[in-house]
Amino acid sequence: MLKTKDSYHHGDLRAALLKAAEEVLAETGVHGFSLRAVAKRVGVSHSAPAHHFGDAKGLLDALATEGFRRFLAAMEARQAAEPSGDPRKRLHASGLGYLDFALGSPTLFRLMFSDDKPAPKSQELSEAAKASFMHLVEGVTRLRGVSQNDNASAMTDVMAIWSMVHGFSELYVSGRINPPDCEPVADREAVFVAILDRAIG
Amino acid sequence: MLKTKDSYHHGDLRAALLKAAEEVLAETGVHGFSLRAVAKRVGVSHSAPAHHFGDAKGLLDALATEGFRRFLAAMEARQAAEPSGDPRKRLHASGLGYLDFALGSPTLFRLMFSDDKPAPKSQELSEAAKASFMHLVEGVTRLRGVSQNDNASAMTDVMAIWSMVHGFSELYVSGRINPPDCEPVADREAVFVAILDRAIG
DNA sequence: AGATTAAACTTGTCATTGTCAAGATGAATT
DNA sequence: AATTCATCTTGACAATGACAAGTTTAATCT
Repeated sequence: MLKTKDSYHHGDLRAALLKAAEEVLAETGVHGFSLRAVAKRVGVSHSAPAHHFGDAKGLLDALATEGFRRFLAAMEARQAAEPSGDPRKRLHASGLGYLDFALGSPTLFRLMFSDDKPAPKSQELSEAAKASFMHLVEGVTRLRGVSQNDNASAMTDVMAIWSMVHGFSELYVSGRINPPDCEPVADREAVFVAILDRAIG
Repeated sequence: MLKTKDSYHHGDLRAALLKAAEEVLAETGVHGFSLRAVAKRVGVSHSAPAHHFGDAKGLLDALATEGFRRFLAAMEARQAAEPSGDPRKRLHASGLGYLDFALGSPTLFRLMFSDDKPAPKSQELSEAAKASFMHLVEGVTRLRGVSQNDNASAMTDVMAIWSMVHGFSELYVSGRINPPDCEPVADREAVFVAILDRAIG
């Protein structure tokens, strides 16, 4: 069912709205975001979004959901590009994927973490968020080995690593920290991995 | 010049508006925040805030500025409560102050970090933010000693520690991580310090 | 003290926005 | 071919941010 232009029914309005919403978000920031601007960009009436997303929060939640899926994909993609099976290097890769996503879609990244952890009742968002979290847990488990009794210690590892990766991403995205800049990308990643290694221990 | 009730001139409207703004923010969240609600709470006309803060962003910036000052004060307060002069323990104290503030004023904390690093042109906000950042830098310097040549290494320390503390605070405030809960406060802080020590190295 | 100036606050207005209700359109099903 | 139903539109309303113009009080100056 392709997008039939000029027809009353759009064909894939939901996806088009999500795409437009992300663009508007990236251009104007969260505060300048408006449902009507999104609708106008797609070329539909101002009330069209309501049918697919309910209200404004519904649209942003859907966008965040898609964000978490791409977020997970970014971490997996980096891991797939890591040939060795070394658990530590795989964890580095995940962290770099985390950072990739944050730098590539900064406003979306912020949107995703701008609210409290989603309640289980908003299933899709909640599950997408949890899936990306689980990716990290698995990475740590693979590194430390599954030890049934010191579950608390494993959780501490997860918290340390997640905090480090997330904090760095947040602060970097907002322009608050800046690794010294010679050979930007390589340098940034080297610093990041060095820092991440501290959290891993 | 005290607040003269029932008079045309409020006396200290600016402070009253900031206080009300923080309350509204805490109650309704950022999205539900409105200038008019703040004005109504204080009992002034809907346009009164404009005179003191220009527009909505002006009020929120002023609130963030006050937030950064209290943020710094929270870190200093914890340090003052740390009797030993041990640089590491002082850094722990700063980190705990960071967390104290985030947990005590979660919405304000988020507001402060919801934007990009403030441009130098918004002087007050920019300076307040920088001052709290400098507190951290000093803490690290005190721990590592001032070494003129390996400035880069010192910066890496700062980034690691700030990332860890900030990431933990963000994730904790949003309900995404939760240290195992027996004897809540003490336990949380123990975990936090243990994690922070990884970043310090 | 009295007049003048400036600051603090109010009232009124406008365009924009989110949300809702009711209607129009066309695709799918029977 | 008729009906059903999701999809989209039109129209309306209250709330909001911003601006302009007016009103009241404080401060300053002579």
